[in-house]
Amino acid sequence: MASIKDVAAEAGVSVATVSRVLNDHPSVSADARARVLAAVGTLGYRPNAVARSLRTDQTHTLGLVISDVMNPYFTELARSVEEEARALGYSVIIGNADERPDLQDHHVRNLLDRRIDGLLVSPTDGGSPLMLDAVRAGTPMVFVDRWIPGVEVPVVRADGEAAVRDLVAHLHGLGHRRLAIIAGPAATTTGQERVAAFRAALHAYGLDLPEDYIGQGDFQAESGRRVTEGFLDLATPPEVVFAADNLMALGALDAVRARGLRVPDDIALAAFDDIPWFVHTDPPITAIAQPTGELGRAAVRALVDRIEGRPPQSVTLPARLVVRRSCGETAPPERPAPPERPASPQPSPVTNRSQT
Amino acid sequence: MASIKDVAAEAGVSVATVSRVLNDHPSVSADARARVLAAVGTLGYRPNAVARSLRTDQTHTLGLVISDVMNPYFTELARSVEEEARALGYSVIIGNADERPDLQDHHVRNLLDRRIDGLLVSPTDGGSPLMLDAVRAGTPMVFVDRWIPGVEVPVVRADGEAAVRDLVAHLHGLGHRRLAIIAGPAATTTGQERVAAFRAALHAYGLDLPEDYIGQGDFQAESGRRVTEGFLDLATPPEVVFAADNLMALGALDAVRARGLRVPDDIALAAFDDIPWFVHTDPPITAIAQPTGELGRAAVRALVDRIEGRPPQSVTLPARLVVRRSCGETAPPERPAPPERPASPQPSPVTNRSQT
DNA sequence: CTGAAAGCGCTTACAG
DNA sequence: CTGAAAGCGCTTACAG
Repeated sequence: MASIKDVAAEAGVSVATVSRVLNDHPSVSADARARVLAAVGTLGYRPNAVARSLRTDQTHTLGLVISDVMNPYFTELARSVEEEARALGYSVIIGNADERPDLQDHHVRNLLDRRIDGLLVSPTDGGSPLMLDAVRAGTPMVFVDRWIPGVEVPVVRADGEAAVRDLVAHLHGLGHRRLAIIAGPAATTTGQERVAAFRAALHAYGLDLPEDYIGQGDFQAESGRRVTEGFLDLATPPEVVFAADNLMALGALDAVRARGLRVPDDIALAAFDDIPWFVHTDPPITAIAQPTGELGRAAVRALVDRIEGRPPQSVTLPARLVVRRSCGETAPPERPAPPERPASPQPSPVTNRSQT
Repeated sequence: MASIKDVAAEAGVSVATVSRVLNDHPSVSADARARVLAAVGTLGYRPNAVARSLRTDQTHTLGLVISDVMNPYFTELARSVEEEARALGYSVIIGNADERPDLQDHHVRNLLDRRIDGLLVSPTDGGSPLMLDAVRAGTPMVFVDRWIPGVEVPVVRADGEAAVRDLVAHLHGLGHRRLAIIAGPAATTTGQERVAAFRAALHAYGLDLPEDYIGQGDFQAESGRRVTEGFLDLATPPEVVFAADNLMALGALDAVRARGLRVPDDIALAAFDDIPWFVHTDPPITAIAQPTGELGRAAVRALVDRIEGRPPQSVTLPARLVVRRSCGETAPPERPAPPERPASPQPSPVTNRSQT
């Protein structure tokens, strides 16, 4: 692979001059510039980013450590992060923590070793010593979606409180009184906040959130299945299951289906995080949608501000409720209502409509 | 950030010795090793990967350029690639081409500039000059899923021919005779192959694949919607739509739903690429499943073999048909069959079963 | 076993 | 406007 020396030789100038034209330095003669550019062309020269980074101490690279790439929410987040970063002249390296603190540390360490200019993280846990050290060492950092309390790092996230309140209002209006939640890990802020918001909203309606109705999940599908099975085994099962993320909702759906039960007739289901497929599930799933793309872009802007010496800003954007049919509402107008179906074994107070 | 010099000073040895213990070089006294390790600990020293790469001319990094991260198939592929790479001591940097040749080139260039050790690519098109140059220049490369004909690069992919044959047999058995396909871009091998396999399978049953029944999509949801609308507007619409990937199937579903039509009663649907949500759509979607994780792992192994001087191997794994209900088969046993529903406006020869 | 030195490919004051 | 030189943080023959 041609190096700057080869270009210099070919153009008959020094490497300093080559470097200057490559970096658009003003003081280069038109003649020198032309000869260098020609040499670059004939040699197919491309500057070695590794050498450049070593010299300039900047990689123009952002690290993004997310909890789970397979989760469509994080996939979309990653995509918007890369887009905005590219627009601002940065590349991004993604590390997938898979909800495992040890893997998260692996990626943070790897990214730090590569001397990325800044780190975007959606922490899987309360903050490992490594992560805390990185913050203390002054690594430009921004938390997205989840954050670590007590750490001086800007946070870009969605506030789901109002949407959860809307959800509970919707459920209460449908006549549901026994509401359960599949929670995310208590070590994550989103894990805690969603339960807290749900409980607070229930209280506003004079409803309780008994221990039995809080299932401990880990944001992955399998835990949603397991927790839902537990709910269904209860002497008095809940009428509604609210999954704190879309993957656990998938697991819940699997569990309900495995018992030959129906949503929403036998049990209603709602999820935090909306995805395109929720429109087409049987039935379409009521969900709380985050402004994912906006979050990713805002996070990149905050991080790049920090990197480039401008004051970074924390951002909180509202999530919103998207009502569909998984909690028992009436069929939408575009589909003709089918004939009444016999009541299901364990009737809920909801209008029973078959899903055709 | 502490450098190797600081460690040397702290340990009272030369940087050469520090480097040796860091790289597990045998000829270091136990005493020196201990002092270095202690110094590393107290300084929290981490070797600068950028400097190391410049010196050793290897980054222990693989580039992965995929067509679309938002496609669950590629997400899973990316995940398995990262896992296997990590197991073999490599990191991976993902570039998302978003089915755009220009973006693909952007990422390839970026990755090459970073001097990745090898490149895994699922080409969006027939091969840009840049990509061809990279191959000619000797960049270790392996194609995954899609490939570029006539280029001397190992290919790791799934063979869907048998599965497509099984699908057509299934459809034919159900009485369907007018089968249409939403094709992927003709510039991609998978775009072409799936149409070819479909056509061949149809011929085996004495069926034709008329031009009208080949809709040109681009592997993204919106094109699936558009093409499906076209099919539905035909004087004689097809009885079955086979989407060449899961995203276009999503779009097809959107289009069918927007017309107030039902799958499979009004039109049957099948997709290439299976995803967990297909179990829960209304109705569950019949799909051709690729051994995605295996493909990702095999691709990494081939690339690392090539990088480390072993002969790389092309790998072809079979895809398989997963029959569900979107083409009209009878309801599965675990769900009691509901009462007969009135025939739909445009009846197909298929047994009509409502989906409840 | 250990250290001094060269060199990877760049960038950037410094001097002219 | 241009070039020689230093230096970024490592690794690795080479000599001892």
